[in-house]
Amino acid sequence: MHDLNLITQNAEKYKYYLQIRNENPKIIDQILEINRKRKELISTINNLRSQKNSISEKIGRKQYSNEQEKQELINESNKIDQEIKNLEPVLNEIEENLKNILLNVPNIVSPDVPVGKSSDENVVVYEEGEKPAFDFEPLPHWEIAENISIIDFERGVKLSGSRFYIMKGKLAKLQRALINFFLDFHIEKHNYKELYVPFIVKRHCLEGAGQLPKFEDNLYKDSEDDMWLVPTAEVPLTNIYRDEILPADVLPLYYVAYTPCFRKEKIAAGRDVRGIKRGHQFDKVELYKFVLPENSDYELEKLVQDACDILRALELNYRVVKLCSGDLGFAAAKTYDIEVWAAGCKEWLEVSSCSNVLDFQARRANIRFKRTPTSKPEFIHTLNGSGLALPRVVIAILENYQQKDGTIKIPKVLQPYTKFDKIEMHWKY
RNA sequence: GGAGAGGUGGCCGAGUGGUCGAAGGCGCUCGCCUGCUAAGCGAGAGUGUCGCUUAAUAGGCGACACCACGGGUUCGAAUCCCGUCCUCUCCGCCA
Repeated sequence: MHDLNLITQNAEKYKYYLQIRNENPKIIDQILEINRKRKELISTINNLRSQKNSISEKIGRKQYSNEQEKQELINESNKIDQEIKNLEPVLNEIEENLKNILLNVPNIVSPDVPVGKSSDENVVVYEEGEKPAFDFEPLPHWEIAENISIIDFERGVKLSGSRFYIMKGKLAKLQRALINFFLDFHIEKHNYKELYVPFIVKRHCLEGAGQLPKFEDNLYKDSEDDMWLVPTAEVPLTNIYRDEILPADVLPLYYVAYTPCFRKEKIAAGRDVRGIKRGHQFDKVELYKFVLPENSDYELEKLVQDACDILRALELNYRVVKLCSGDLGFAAAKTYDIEVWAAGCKEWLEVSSCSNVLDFQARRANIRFKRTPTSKPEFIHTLNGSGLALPRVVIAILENYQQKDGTIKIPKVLQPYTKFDKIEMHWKY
């Protein structure tokens, strides 16, 4: 969500941001026009209310000489009231309309984001680690999983339809170990505080984080109670301090939370259907920061490194990609994707997306801070990044650590968590 | 799920129709004061919107709105009525 005054004063800039995001800039003109009408109406209504208030005050102070005079005052007040009652619904409609439009305007674009149409124009910032060497042809994870019977795709579908699967035995434990490893790592090495948050939230949380109203299609919900399954922990995390004013000296705040994530993936229909690359349900450890505006750029760089550290520890080959303007998410002003090499399917898999959201979510969720106890509240800056998304890290481990005999080696740092050093042939039943 | 109580400023808490944006206390900010600290004394502090002023989204002035949220009664509502949400206590059920 944007500051109307900023849009008014920088209309051309906002149009440019929309344009390089492949969105229609005309909406800005619409906003300006509606806002003009809105201000006019507010002035009119405020004047009427002011008149009415002064009449009430006169009556309250008994500033009339007889009953007839009092009655005249009441009549006048009623007349003004009628005018107000005629104008109020008009104003309400305008404000609602304006809010709806504003909720659909994406964030601005940071100056150092490359301008581009699509993901083809994203920029690889750097690559680290070595691609593993094999003296055999490495298999994609769905074949490995089939061979040693660690994922049951058919029965997953039987339970819940396409894009659902069952992980078995040591694979399930590997994922569980990764979750604990990620959490501990960020808590101990990077000073994040762990939070366990609700996986089901109210509508306003999704509005605050930017998923609604635009991306309703991608969300699972219980419409009866207006409860929504989180598509990412970013949603509850964004809203922890909704409608609060934080003292500046508690900043920056770093939080890490594990949640499952639920997504309908209608937008990605037909893509990544093989294996566990894109399920309707997946696990993720999310990093989230509340920071001072002047530090958010630096905090993003640090956030990316925090996520990358995990991949280094797992000894996986990865690269960092800076998204171009056309590929940026709705709420993000700047985003780095971290992609890990999967030797079997021979693809770079996105395991993390780290974004500086600036004050975009803070405005929507009304999260502010005060520099000193007496200074004016300002909107805080928020950042989010996966640290990391589970299934794709599992894929990378399966494919990059696969052995000639079909077993999977477990990365050293994980062994204290898994308590085994390889995954071998599993049971059928 | 049933019964009862309640939701007031950063916190506690008074306020049941008019000058209440809201007493008092704590905390906070600024100043004074006593070697320092604590204590004491004085003053000041809510949030948002609209307008005027301004180079200013700094400051100043004015108006309007806000005492959980939404509606209603009334010339006038924190105060009365209705609905919703939430919290607490007791009962029931339950991992």
